[in-house]
Amino acid sequence: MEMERYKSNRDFIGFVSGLCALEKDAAALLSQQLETVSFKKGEAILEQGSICRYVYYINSGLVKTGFENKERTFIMRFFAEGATFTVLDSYLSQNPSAYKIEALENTVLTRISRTEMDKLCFRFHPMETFFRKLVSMASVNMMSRIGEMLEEKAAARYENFLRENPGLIQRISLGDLAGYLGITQVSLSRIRSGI
Amino acid sequence: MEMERYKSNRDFIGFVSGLCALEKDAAALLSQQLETVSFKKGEAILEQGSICRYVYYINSGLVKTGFENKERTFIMRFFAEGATFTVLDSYLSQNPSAYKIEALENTVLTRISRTEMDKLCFRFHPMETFFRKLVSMASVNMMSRIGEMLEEKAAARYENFLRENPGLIQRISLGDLAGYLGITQVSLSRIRSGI
DNA sequence: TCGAAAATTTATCAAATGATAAAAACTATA
DNA sequence: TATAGTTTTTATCATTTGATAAATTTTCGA
Repeated sequence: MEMERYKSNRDFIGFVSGLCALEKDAAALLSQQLETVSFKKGEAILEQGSICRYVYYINSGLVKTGFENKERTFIMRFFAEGATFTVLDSYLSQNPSAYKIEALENTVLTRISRTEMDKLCFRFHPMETFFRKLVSMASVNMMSRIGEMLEEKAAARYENFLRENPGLIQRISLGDLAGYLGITQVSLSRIRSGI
Repeated sequence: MEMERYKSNRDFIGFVSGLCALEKDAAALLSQQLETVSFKKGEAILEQGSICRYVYYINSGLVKTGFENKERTFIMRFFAEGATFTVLDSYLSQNPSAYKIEALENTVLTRISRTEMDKLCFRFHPMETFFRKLVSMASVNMMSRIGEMLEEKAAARYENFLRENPGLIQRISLGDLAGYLGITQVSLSRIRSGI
């Protein structure tokens, strides 16, 4: 991980402003607390078992969140440029995370620590509104994911993923996509071959 | 559905107060906006295709949220006494809900409309904090559900459900539990028989 | 550019789950 | 309490996915 000081904080501020009516002084304070960090392809942004202390915004690149057991690895979600993410349970509880975050490409992130985020949310109502909306969007996304996992077989979920993420498929390996679908890469290869 | 005026609003207010520092006047205004409604076992609290206009608190009883396609029905989640719930995507978007809510037992609910909730969240920062925490808890819950669905076969998910919801199993039918696990009731019966 | 490592495909057999039907057990109510 | 309706179980066969191994293709660094 490499830490920079260049200020592309604007994108993240813009993202926040798009979700709430952020006052000038709140935006200024928020900007002060942001830091920009870079990760090389394959680097871990958060290790499984470490505490997630930040909310991240992706300036460029691609990351996956997921976990591994003895045999396999599973993907919770992919995040690309313009997305904001964290590992919510670890971030909120400040307990070790069951999930890992890894850069799938060289990735530039803007982040804010939980400590500073809490201060801002306490002081500025719109920041809390932003966080509420952020978590709400994640919830709605997970609801449909759960519904789809209940209802559809892996082949249908694969087709849905292709349809809904046309831009991502060239950037994600077969193995990672299989991990997202909850099947083995051999099974996904078979599904793709259309047998 | 039967509408009552008896004020067991206290339980819901207590639930809210447990998650945020609710001021006296906010609590008073909140209490004014609550209404208590009763549903008989089997009644629909929200039809699939209707708009979810409320956040609900369960004073007594048990409900399921879920959806059906042509062949089968699936359960998103069960909620019992002391729980607070809504159909988040429909509640937020005010679009028709893909999910139904149904009473599994005679159930008494305290509810607040989205309109009034928005007013309170706008006016009182702690109410927004409450809502943020409510959605956060739902998110954390769904994260582990997704992780479990990726990682575990139905038999293991069934064992986990028994372990984590010892009080619910006597109150839920085999069919509904199968719908929650995403398998047929015949499959669940087979799993239970230990073949 | 070559060659080793990694990713993907193909093949085979086993295990998990679905679909269907029928029997058995349970529930509610006339 | 008798009976009709519902829920659960049991059984059989089909489909989906997993495990393993080996072949093929791709990627990437020396």
